[in-house]
Amino acid sequence: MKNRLKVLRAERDWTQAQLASALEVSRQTINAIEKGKFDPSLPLAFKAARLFNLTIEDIFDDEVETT
Amino acid sequence: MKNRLKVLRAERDWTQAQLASALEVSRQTINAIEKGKFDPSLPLAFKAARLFNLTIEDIFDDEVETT
DNA sequence: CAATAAAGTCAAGTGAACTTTACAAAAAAT
DNA sequence: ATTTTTTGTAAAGTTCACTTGACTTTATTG
Repeated sequence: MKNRLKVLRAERDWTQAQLASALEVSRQTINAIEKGKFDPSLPLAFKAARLFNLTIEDIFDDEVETT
Repeated sequence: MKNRLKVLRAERDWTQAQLASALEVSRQTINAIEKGKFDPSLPLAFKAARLFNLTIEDIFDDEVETT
């Protein structure tokens, strides 16, 4: 699943560690999500949406790649 | 996490089994989510939103209960 | 260049999302 | 009232979200 976390972080000049702290998860979790290694849980997606004042759909993109 | 699945099902006169089939999960998964036993994964939440033509936020409610 | 901070990654562990199988309880239909 | 459908629930197993700890690689900065 694609996501805009890296851009949203950059806009605020936040490190992965700072975002992790704001979302109360580990830095490795943020890194893994940004790198697409796994999807966040729904509660974590909600928490990120609240943090950035956006909808989940604004941040995460579930669409399937067209070949 | 609260959700409107039961109502959305009722509006369409669908059984849990029918919704499960549409979302490609087991009937027990739908039952457990409706009963609040666990939260859906983010991909499943997206799939439900697409199915009902709603946003994730329209269907699922992450807000904390005020005591 | 050297030092430090940030990002990337790996391994091992825990817990939760989801499965199948199975059965009981409740609701609907005949 | 009996049958059939739907819902609820439980146990056991698999996979994945997430953790901690440790280490390497890439940026940043003095």
